[in-house]
Amino acid sequence: MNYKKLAERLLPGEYPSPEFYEAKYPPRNLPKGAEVTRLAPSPTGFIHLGNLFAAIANERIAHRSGGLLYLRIEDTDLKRKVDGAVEAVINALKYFDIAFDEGAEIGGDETYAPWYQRQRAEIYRAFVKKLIEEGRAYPCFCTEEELTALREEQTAKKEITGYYGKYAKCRNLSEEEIYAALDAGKPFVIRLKSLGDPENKLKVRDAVKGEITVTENDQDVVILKSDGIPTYHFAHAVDDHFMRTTLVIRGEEWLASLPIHLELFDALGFPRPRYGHNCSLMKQDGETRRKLSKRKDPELSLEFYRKEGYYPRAVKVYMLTLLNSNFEEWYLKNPDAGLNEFPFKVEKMSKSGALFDLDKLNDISKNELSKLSEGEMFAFLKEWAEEFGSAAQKGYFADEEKMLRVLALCMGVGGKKRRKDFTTASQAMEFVKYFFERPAEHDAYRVENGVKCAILRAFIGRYAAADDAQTWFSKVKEIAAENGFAAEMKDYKAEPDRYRGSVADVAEVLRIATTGKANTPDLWTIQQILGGEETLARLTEELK
RNA sequence: GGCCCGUUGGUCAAGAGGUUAAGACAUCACCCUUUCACGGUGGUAUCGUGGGUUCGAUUCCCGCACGGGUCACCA
Repeated sequence: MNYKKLAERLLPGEYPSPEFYEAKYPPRNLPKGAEVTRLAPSPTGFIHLGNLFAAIANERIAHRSGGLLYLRIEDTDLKRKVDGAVEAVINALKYFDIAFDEGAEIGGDETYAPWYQRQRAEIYRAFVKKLIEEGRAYPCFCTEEELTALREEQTAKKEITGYYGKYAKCRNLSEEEIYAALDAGKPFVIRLKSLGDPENKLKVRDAVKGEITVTENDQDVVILKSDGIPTYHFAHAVDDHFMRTTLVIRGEEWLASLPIHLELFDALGFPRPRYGHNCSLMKQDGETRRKLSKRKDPELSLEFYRKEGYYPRAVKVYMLTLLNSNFEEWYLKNPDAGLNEFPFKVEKMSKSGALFDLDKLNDISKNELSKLSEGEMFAFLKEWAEEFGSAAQKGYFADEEKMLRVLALCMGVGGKKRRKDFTTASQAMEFVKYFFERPAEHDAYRVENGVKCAILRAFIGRYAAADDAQTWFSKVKEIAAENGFAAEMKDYKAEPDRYRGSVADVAEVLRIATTGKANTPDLWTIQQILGGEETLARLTEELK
């Protein structure tokens, strides 16, 4: 068979030589040990936690090693394309402080551009043509129906499905048959002529999993689709070679196609990059655990975290604790260090899939938020409210001074110990509500109504907004004593039967009456922030 | 089903041929406290299973079970 002639018929015209491309996309000029990593999403517009997980790993590895991270868009499948998806990806990752050095919509060093695979069609075709010329690829005219029938036949016979060996019908087409089909205008794809034997096992060193065993590929996979666009597998080999990727960190769902990729790199004469397959994030679903799913799990979407108002750094901290097992300990020892100072190691990446734990994230979130100043918190909440908050919540920020006082109180700024009441922006806004709106509902009072009213009346009678905290509390104690409650907690604990209750119960009445809640930060301060007039108004209202 | 990956408390996990098998989250109890939150002290709870190798295995080897992934002109 004249492969040269066939290649010319299949892909007519002059294509640049491999040497041309080698020169056009030269090895990167980077220090020894520097890793070039990438993120290569398809532009579906849906960016999820798994993407972020891999993104953080790739980013850390690149930048810790003095290398770089780039963004490539895998848009070989038009069906998946969604407008604005690329910007969405970039913005979502920027929110979590993942910065690309170059890539689609990023710019940077143009040497390795373009970063959209559709714009690289000519490069792929040049190499497909080369493969055909070498007899390593051939046209396949099988229709979708034929392939489906083949698969069914194989399944029925309990054989391995796919296009391989004796089932690779078009592999052995004669020259006449090929040209006849071509002359008839039949659509075709180009398949790799695999030389592999699944009986051969090869050991490969995976950067994450260590030594793994894979079987050689024997599938004649499609490398060029009938629309002239390569499949992912082929584009991956060509792009990661010419973009000079050194380490491919990707999800373990790719492990199964690793044999294909290895054969492709070999067939093309490209040195293989190193691979690291990281585990996927799992979720408990009833009895079993499964991969986080797009349809069932809202927490998979990065949008979820923005909507809930998770502090981006908290999400990143959580991802890092899952990504590198020694991160948590390091962070405990270096609470004030920048996240980027952590010595991230590929070898420390977990081999098994971690169950995503919202409790843990919430805990981290509380801690991160408690480190902010009230000013930083103000900015964070305001930004969140402007995008996701209700009209009323947006209004909370009108009186900046008041909001700052509220936040300082709720966060325990200035105290010996910070409070940790806030987990997310949405939760914080809910927490802070009673400072800005009269409570519509009140938690249940522990004391009976008559006692409650007596306490409220007594307090209203002697409340003075100008009282300092001490004076204020001594008045509460007085009222407690007058109504049969123990003024001192110790007294009550010593002889609980002598009293109707303790100051705690009296304070609770005042607390619920002014805030609607049984649990709040310091009541005196709350009343100070509300002001005497508003405080009295709320107390009086509860008298009815 | 074939192939591949994995398996230490409820969760994330450290760990080494001999340890009281770290730590964090969750949970429970107590302490602190005018409530809550914070903080403190303590508790419950883990090496999937069978066989080897070994004086000794949770750690090394083999089988099994279980869980996961993947088998497209999708990435």
